[in-house]
Parts: sequence; structure tokens; C-alpha cells
Amino acid sequence: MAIRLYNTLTRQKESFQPIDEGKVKMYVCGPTVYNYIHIGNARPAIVFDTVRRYFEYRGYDVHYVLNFTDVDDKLIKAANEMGEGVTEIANRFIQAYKEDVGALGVKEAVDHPRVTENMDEIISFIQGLIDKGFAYASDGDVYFRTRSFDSYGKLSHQSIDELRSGARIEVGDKKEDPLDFTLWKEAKPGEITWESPWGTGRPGWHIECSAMAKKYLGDTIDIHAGGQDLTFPHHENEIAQSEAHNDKSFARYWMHNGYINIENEKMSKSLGNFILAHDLVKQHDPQVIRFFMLSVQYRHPINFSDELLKGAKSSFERLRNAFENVKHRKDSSLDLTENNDKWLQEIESHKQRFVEEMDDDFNTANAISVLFDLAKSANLYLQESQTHSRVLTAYEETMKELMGVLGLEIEKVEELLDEEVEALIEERKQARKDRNFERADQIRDELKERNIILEDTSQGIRWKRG
RNA sequence: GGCGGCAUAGCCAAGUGGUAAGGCAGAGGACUGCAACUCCUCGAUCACCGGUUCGAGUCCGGUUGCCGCCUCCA
Repeated sequence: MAIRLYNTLTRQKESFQPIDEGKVKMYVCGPTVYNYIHIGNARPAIVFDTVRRYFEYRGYDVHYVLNFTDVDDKLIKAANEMGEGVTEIANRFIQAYKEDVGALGVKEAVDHPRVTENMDEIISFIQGLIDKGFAYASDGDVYFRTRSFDSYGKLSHQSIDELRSGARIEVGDKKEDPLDFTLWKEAKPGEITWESPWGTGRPGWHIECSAMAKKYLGDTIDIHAGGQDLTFPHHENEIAQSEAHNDKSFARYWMHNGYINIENEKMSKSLGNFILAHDLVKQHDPQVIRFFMLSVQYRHPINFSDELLKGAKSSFERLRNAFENVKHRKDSSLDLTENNDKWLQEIESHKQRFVEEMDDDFNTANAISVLFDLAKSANLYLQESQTHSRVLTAYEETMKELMGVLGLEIEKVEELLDEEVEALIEERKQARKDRNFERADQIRDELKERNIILEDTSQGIRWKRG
């Protein structure tokens, strides 16, 4: 069975066919690093990290590239406001990005190219477009001649004339046509600049991705991904640049994730209604945030609120509990080779269902529902009067494996309790034995205050963090 | 104006022709000294109207409401 994914270009789900057998060349548009990212920026990071993990799970070698836009208007503005250099700010927020997104379980990209480190490639790419007549220099700027690219609009499914009617005509424009977009921008006094054949300046926004995708992945890549709002104009322009320049199809599959809304309104840096991932991971378990993001199909919008996160926490707890229940029971299980095929088969069929759901355009919402079914199955098995370590191990390993595909870490780090707490738990144990329930409850309440929850099971006392 | 998306139980959310997955919250029961965990039981005229079909949440047409892109934006 092949993996099927929704391709924005064709507006339908297609079977994934790699350019090179067993390999995936994937380019994801990364952040402009002038601030901490908000949770809307975190969604593509998480979603496409999950796509990558799933491809890897299915045996593909994924060349995952995520760029950093480290020079543009907003960065220059931020630099002026903070009285710092553009490079310093970019460095700081790239570091912050990696930390925040890392906390959310996102793996490092294979390559993290930066605009400022690929200036030669960008400049020669622009020159190539000029040489072929797709671009022109105009008084220090360079523009892409949009009408010269015949299939312009194929990604956003708009005809060039439809776009024309919506385009803003700038006063005193250096453009031949309002639809033309900037490849190179002449520097204003005091701005960070690079030398080029057209004078000092810096690249426009779209050209970086065309140049860097080519450099790191080649002329044609398998998957190009990003937020839905990048479809037009960013990705449309990338296609125009790359295909005009390389004479080859740019990307076979285009994936776009839906937005995160706050109170049903789009969240964005420019609207000011954003929640920083940097803050959120301190207030909530990052695993729960990731779980929440994946509980909705990636192309659909997610509405965000503390209340919804709280619900996600409860849901996630259920999976964690099942996992801990299984682990806890292993100590008292038998190691007999008895006929437990029924349970082992059940585990296997859950695994298959999980794969089927993920194969269908990375339907994490359904994949998660399979995890709940698996948890249920495990809990039912635990109802058996006698359990077997072989089956318990299978449950444990499978849960860990499938959660891992989603980038979720179900196994909590073994934490040690301090001596005082240990002593209290011991004391409570004795108190219960003595049927001194008043004292036992007192201790349980006390520990709860410290965020340690005790559970008395037939296999002994368990504790967990609240 | 052009392009597109969404509307499923109190909440979240799957489901592209065959009599509505899953989770949270809530109610009752079992287990427990009491809890917690867990198990059992309980919930939907799928926005509205019409059509196609033996059969539609699912296809077609229309209506209403919400949202996004067309300008920097994940």
C-alpha cells in the first residue's frame, strides 16, 4: 500500500511516488526569525515533522530541509527597534526556534539553510532568470516578469487576469507590470546589504526558497510544504522562478497545513492576537500541545483555547495511564508460553489500522483513535486474572512505537522521589495496614499538594505527577 | 468581484453511497477503606430546502451562516 497525500497542485489525494526509490526530498518553508514563533508557526513544524517521521517509519530516507529567513523588512525593522544587528537577532531567534520546536518533539532538519549564507546561489539564480528573459533589472531592483511564465497561477488555481484585477498598483512603481514581484531589492541607507551586479541590496522574499531548494535538494523535489497562506503568492512565485530557471517541474507534491485560530479568528503576528510557543511550552506539557495539534487533520483549522488544551491533557492522560498500567503489571506477570495469540493478534491488527490511517494523507486524528482502541485493548487485557509478560511487552512496545511515529514520548523519564516523600509513602503504607485511614488520606492529600498522585492498586502503590 | 474551505451529540473530532469511529465532560453501576486508575451501561432527526439513488452525513442544485486567500503572514 502506498502513502496517499493531498496535493494542492491537483487538489486531490495522490499516491506518493518518490523521484528516487526509497527517498523523500522535502522542503518546508521555515520562519522569518525576527521574534519568537507563535503556536501558528509551531503547527507546520509539528505537522511536517510528523510527515517526515511517518515516511521514515515506512522505510524512506528523508532529506528534510527547513530554511530560516534571516534577512527581510521585518528583521531590519526589529534590528532598528532593538538597536541590534540583523545577524544577532536572527541568531538569537534561530536558537529560540530550535529550542521551542525541540520541546514540542520536532526533530532537527537535515539542513537548515539561511538566506544570508546562500547569497551567491541567490544572486546567480537571479542572474540566470535575467539571462533567460524572465526577469529584468530596474533602477537597482530586479523583478520577475510574471506574464512571461505561462502557467503562472497553477498552484492557487487562479488565472493571471483574475489575479491582475486584485493586484495593487503601486505609485511610482519600477515594475513593468503590477503582477511582477521582487527578486532583488535595492538597499536603503543604513540597511544591511550585499554586493550584486545590480548594485547593493538584498534578496526578495521568494527567491531564497527557489535557490536553496535547488542547492540542497535539486531541480525537482518530492514534497514542498508550508502554511496554507503561503500558497499564494509565495509558493506560486517559487514555482514560477524555479521552473523558469531550471526548465523542470519544481515539486511533485505541495502540502499545506491549516491555520490555528484564536476565538475563530486567524492568529498572526501582524494581527497581534498570538500566543508564543515559547510561553506555552512553559505553561503546558509540550507533549500535550503536540498531541492536541495532531488530534485534528492537518489541513483543517484548529481553534485554540486553554479549555481545549485541558481536554487534550485529559485525553492524553488516558494513553499514558494505559501505558503505565501495562508497565506496572509486568512485575507480577508470568512468563509462560501459553496460547495468547488472541491478544497478540489484536495488537498486530491495531498496528495495521494505524498504518492504514496514516497512509491516508497522514490522518493523525484517526491514527490517534486507533491508539485509544489499543489502550482500551490493553486495559481489557489487564482485567485478566493472570497476565503474561510476552503480551504485556508487546503492548508496551507497540504503544511506544506508534506514539513515537507521532513524535509523542509516552515513556516518562524515571524520576526519583526525594527521601521525605518516600518516607511519607512508607508511612502511609503502614497506616493503611493498620487501618488508620485518616492518616493515610492525610498523607495522600499532602502529596497531592506537591503534585504527586498516589494510586493503590492490587499490585501495589503507584505514583505519578499530577 | 475571482479562488477555496467549513457547518456532525454539552465540547473536541473522524467519516466521500449501505442504516453515525474515537476522546473530553456528565449520569448510573462494578472495583476500592475512601479515592485514583480501569471496566460495564447511557447520548446525534449529521445547518436548512429540493433532487439523483433500492439506499445519502457522504453525490447534484439551491438557501443560510462562519472562515481563509487574492497585500507581509505558518
